[in-house]
Amino acid sequence: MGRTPVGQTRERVFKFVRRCLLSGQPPTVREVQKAFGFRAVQTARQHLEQLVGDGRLTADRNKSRGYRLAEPASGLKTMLVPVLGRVPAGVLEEAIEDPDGYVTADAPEISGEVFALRVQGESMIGAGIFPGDLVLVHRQPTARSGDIVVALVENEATVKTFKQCDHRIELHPANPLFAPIILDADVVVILGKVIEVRRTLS
Amino acid sequence: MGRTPVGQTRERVFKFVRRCLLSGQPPTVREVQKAFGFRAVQTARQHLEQLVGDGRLTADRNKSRGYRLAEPASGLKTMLVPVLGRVPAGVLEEAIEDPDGYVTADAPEISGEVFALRVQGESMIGAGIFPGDLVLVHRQPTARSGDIVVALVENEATVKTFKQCDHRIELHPANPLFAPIILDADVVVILGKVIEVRRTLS
DNA sequence: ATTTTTAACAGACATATGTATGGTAAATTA
DNA sequence: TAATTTACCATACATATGTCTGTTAAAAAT
Repeated sequence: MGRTPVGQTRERVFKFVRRCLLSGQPPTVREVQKAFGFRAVQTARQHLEQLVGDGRLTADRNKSRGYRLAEPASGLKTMLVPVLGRVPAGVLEEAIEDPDGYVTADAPEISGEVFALRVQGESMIGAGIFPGDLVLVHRQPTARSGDIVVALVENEATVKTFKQCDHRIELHPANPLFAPIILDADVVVILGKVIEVRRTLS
Repeated sequence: MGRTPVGQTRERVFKFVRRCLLSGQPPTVREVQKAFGFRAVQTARQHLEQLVGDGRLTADRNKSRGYRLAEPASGLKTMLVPVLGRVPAGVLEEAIEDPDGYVTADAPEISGEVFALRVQGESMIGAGIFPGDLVLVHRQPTARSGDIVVALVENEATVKTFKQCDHRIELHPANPLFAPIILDADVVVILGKVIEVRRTLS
């Protein structure tokens, strides 16, 4: 059959795979074959394997539709994050068990320790966090000064800037209309650290 | 074997499929089987088919990994969005062809045309959009007053609030230190509308 | 000019995968 | 109580799909 210049077909195969991935799911080897009119399965497979060798694709061996883009997997993992409506009595586990929904996030490999909360109130608008924003929170019991954290204050989850002075913890709003909350270190319950802020515009 | 209450296992199967879908690709029937420890493939298949019958899932017949979420339910689809470094000469196509990377997003099913840009400059801090933020942009050539858009001004992509008065278009910053840009309608190139803002915190 | 690499083909094999048929026992309904 | 539905199991089959071995000819490298 016709023979294309070196590397040219491979480039088109890559873009085809990417298109499939962008719009749903990876193709099978034979879907690639048909898309390019190859008369041999192996031709498609060779291109795919070359792309894997070049580090542009990854492959789940022996699995159908196992080819993926290598790029988003560079240290990041696509994961499902539960969106919690409210965190009332501090029982985070239960809230995570029955979330309002899920969003996908490209987070570092820090396991399933991330949840999402919708922000209420305007205490952090100075930091660009508005009411209705979704914050992705890495669950952790402690924080460092300067971190934006989600803390339980009077059984309410609040987003504030964390600051620790000796055994006193200060939760600072980013809004002059609100006052800092100053508490004893043993009293404060830190739910986690805010690692991402998302705002959807109508 | 043990027999679960009516409908309970089916619900868990649905959530399992949803999780698979959101984090990459639909499961095979046998992956469902293994995930629940069914000793028969058919058990998994029955649940899946029931879910299809209930309108909660859809199925591509005779195709591997053919089960999908019935879109009307969530209305959202998980997709990979190309992250563009720069949009120089207005040739958006080329930039999308060779992106800097990808992020996953839960975008409305309708919009196949979403890309992401990193924000430069402080002209929109009043709207909670900071330098370094990632904006997800729905590609569209027009906009309505009040929309936050990405527009090409002097071959530079800028994020501004869009306002149209007759044949004049105003691009308003959300920062008193910046002046509005007022141009003739035929001169302005709208790349798209900002549908989401993301900020990653260290 | 010779060797190596590359694009593509042909045919085949083992497994993965969707699908079908038939059966059992518990729960639900009539 | 009898009939129906539901959850689950066992086995089997056809096709889809990933993978392998071997071949050909053009292009590139030596």
